[in-house]
Amino acid sequence: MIAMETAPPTPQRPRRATMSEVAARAGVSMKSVSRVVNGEAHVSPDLATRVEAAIAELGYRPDRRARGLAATPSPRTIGYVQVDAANPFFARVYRGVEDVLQRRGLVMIAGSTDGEAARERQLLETLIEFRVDGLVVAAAAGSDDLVRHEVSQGTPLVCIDRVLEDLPCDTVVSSNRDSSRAAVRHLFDRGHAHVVCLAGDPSVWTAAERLAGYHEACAEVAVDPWVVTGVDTVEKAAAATRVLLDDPAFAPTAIFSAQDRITAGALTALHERGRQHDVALFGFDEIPFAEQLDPSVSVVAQDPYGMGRRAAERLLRRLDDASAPPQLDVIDAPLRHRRSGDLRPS
Amino acid sequence: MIAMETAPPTPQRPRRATMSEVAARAGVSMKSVSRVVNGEAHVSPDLATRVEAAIAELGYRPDRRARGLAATPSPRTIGYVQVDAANPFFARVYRGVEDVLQRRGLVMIAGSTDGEAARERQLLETLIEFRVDGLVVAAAAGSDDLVRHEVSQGTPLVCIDRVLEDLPCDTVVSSNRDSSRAAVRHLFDRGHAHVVCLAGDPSVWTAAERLAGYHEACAEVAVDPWVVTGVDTVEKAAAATRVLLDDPAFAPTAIFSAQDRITAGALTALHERGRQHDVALFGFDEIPFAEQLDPSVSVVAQDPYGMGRRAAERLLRRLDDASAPPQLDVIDAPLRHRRSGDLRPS
DNA sequence: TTGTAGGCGTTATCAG
DNA sequence: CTGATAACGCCTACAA
Repeated sequence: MIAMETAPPTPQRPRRATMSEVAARAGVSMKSVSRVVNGEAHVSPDLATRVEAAIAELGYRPDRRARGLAATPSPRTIGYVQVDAANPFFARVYRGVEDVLQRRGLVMIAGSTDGEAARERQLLETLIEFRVDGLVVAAAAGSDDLVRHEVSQGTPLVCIDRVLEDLPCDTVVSSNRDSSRAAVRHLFDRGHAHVVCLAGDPSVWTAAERLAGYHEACAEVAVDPWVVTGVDTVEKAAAATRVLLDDPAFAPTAIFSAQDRITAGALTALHERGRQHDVALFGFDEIPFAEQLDPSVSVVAQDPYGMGRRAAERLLRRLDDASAPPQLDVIDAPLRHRRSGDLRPS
Repeated sequence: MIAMETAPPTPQRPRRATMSEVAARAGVSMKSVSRVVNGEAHVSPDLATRVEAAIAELGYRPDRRARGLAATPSPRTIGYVQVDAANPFFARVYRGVEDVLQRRGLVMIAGSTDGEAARERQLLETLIEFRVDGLVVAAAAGSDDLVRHEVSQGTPLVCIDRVLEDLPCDTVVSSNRDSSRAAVRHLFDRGHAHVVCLAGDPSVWTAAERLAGYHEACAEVAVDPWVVTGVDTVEKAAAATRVLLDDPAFAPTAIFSAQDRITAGALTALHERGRQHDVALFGFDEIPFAEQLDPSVSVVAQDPYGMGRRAAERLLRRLDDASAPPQLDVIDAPLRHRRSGDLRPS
């Protein structure tokens, strides 16, 4: 009736062609279009051709959201919760997961939480609202209860880089404790008597495990442990190392650095002080240009990419067989020597 | 009739409560539940309370897929296409995008393509099938036509780290050419006469830009350019550098490395040969432990995180106003000296 | 081989 | 303020 209305401000957003439009265009029923789209059998070549033509002309793309609603089983979607996609370690875990899932045609919906409990819970709930078919949780911290609840509900879920006690779900971790013990033991075996451990916040599962490994090594050689905890940034690590080096009361002959960021800080401090030959370092993950650095460095080399792949494989298995027994995968992190290793305590 | 059937192999997958179940539980209509869930006005406190109780008891979570189908505007979803989530540069771009979108409550569906055209196209089509409300494409290569088509259709889309010629869409890039020119110019200004450029595959947009910057600098000082192209891996960079160092016929006094991976390889080769004071290096992105390394290093410091943020902001703007004019953002990449810079050509 | 009816879970419309 | 009823786009059933 009223024609005075201003035209809507250009719809702009292209409304994609729908299946019924394709059906009309091709002069067939929706079901026939559906059959062609999904490559079902029992479709006459003639009809198929007409439908395909209509699809091409209209630029039709099926709507996965609708498909997911109606179809069973739905096109699979996986939720991924991680601390920080830019952290080199987790970035590789992510790629491991992604590579396995992508090959199977699964789509990932991911998010970083920076370890903030609120964001972690928020993300988890969002993923649930998307009705993801499975969840991969890398180093979650503030949403234990939610995770436990989901697992108890039967949601396929794999934990990475962290063990949730008393929770029967697939879990993939590194050999944190054993590798740490081996690394520290290596230092002791080389004659060092004063091996200080720079550790992170023990409330973080991996940090606690690595610290435990250090203690085990000390116990093996009957040496009193010497630990600096709460070292969770590069800056703190550098500061702590400076104190250790500057105060004659300390004088460590070797340092066990329990995390790559700690290692970065410790290396910086060592270099500042020109202490290049009286300390050996241990770290996790790779040390860039380690070969070019003094002092000698031995690295517990984790395999984040492999961990991610393994996690994805576990998840796929569970999607196929929800009753499969939960499995704990401990991925071996071997000790690698990035220098000759001939340094002796000074 | 027939009761001999074996029980289905345990449904396992938890069937979430639906809105109508909540409605029944609370003794209200679906619409009322919907109102409460979406925090709409005009709901009596009494009814709201009953509904909330029912929601809690049943552990109800709305289904975003269904919501997306029925609602307008739909809960927003963004598709993200990148080359490699584990590449430190792109990982930071990703975080930049994610941080901005997450704060606005938007969800990202992302995927890595490793630069493979087929996977890139596949991913793009999948994202379209999910009816994402916008697209962020970081360094796409093999799907130009698809991207162009989407843009022409009016799909909000932002390109990162690459310019698609003649395509009017928001684009965010670094000052590749100008920064390269400045970096090379810096070397010339310091007295170097033989500055070799280790460049990647010029078919990659950024590589071509940086190479162009090198050429501009050469032209400015009237020096013949000296370029090694196709250096696209750490290994190739190391090999190329070894050749340059070992063959007396070459003898560069400075190297311009146009990419961080190239830099890694070049640094390795330099260290191997013990050439610590006769070469200066340029690279992109940060160089770990650069201060501790010989030789002197000057870095064109890109800001991938900032690029990601900017891209996300552009996308948000376009979602609000589809008619906004396409914008090209060139993020400045300043030249930083990681050593004293006092090295002179030997 | 093809088509019709019904439903997936939610929101929009328009009555009470 | 509240609630039927019709979409949304697709798929599963069950005919024809």
